[in-house]
Amino acid sequence: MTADPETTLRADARRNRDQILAAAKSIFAASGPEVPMEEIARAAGVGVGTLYRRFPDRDALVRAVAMDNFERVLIDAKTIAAEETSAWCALERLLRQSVALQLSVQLAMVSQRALVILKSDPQVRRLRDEILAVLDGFVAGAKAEGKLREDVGSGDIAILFATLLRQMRAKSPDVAEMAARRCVGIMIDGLSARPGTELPGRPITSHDLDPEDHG
Amino acid sequence: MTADPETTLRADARRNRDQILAAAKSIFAASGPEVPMEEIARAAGVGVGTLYRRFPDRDALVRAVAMDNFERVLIDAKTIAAEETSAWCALERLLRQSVALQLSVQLAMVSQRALVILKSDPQVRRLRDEILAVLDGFVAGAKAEGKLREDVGSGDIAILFATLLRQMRAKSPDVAEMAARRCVGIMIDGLSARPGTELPGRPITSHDLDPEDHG
DNA sequence: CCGAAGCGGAAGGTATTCGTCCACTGCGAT
DNA sequence: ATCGCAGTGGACGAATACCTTCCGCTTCGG
Repeated sequence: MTADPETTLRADARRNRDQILAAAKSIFAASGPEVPMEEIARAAGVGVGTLYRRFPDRDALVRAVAMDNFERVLIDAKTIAAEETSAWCALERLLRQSVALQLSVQLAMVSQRALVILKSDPQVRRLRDEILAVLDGFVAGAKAEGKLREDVGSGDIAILFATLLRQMRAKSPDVAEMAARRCVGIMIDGLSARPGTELPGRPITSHDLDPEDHG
Repeated sequence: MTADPETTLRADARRNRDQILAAAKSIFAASGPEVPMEEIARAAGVGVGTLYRRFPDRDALVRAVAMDNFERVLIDAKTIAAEETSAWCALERLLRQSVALQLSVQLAMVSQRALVILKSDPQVRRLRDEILAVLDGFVAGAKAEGKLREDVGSGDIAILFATLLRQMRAKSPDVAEMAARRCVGIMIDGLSARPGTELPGRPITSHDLDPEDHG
């Protein structure tokens, strides 16, 4: 319904639209769904005018980004589910693709602003629910395998990863506070010795944090 | 020198000043050092005028908050160091006091804005360095005890905790990206089964994340 | 080669925040 | 008890940041 305006697009327009979507995706992921529209336009290499003609307002853009991203994540998740035999491995693989996943989680559950926008779109909701279902499956499976600690839920994991790069908000202050404490607990366990996977790169020291005279 | 204007303050003024500081601390911790001044004033139960007379501009407030908070954390850290025999326990205890610590870390290393402000104040710098020294000691000790994985540095830990609730920025995109991957690694280990401490509260599920019609 | 679709970015409108200013309040010294 | 001055709050004008529209120019593609 609503026709599919994407097919009727001139070649270059189509290309621009895709670039906008890509730019918005990475910028939303990095800085949340409230960044200035112009920043997105610049990152996409187009003028604001172009952006606004393709997506009438910010809400439309957020919706489009969410759709696109959710679809991708859902496909990934299903692929992983098909390829991996262990649920824990599946979960781990999915989480490691955190760039895409993070954005989904953020839009779907963490960003108040985005949440309101997306709630109104049934298509998006459906996708979201499908993704959550797959995730829940992974979590349950991994627990059954004894690889995932029993005392976390898929919500814990979602929050943990969404807040990795962005701030946290939640239903109520109570839940938020509890979530915070639990994240700390999880990370402490992650830090404590022994059964660790090797970390990439090298240890980051206090020095790495100073911006120095970085110019 | 610069006198100590705090001693010359009338009783009620002094009280207000403290309330402002406390409010600013908790709000900065939750939302970063760029929140509207009025929000801080409201939280402190005073007018903006009062806030501005006590702290001429935002920078002054940030500096004052940093000083106050750093001092507190440093005292805590030293107390802990004196009381705990195990460095790992000391580290863990320090990290669990994450509200105060998080703000310090955020101001000291993560928030670009705050960093610039604080760099210009030698007093603040000195405090900051002292805290880092204590932290480094804990980390080294905990490693020696075999309780902390060898492949993390105090910077890893700082970032992990600062970004728990706030977004991450770093010296260079390279470091930031590496840091992100390492955090994921750490958290995955934290999630993976076995040698876990019990988490507080109850598992958070996907349901807890929906704001529903939260009224 | 031409018409129409597409484009960029300047410009106007709006919302948000800053920081000042001043009439009023109440602490505390005498 | 009185009084002067430190202290207070919040309205207000300026400054900024952002959104969105509009229109003259460019480029596709038939």
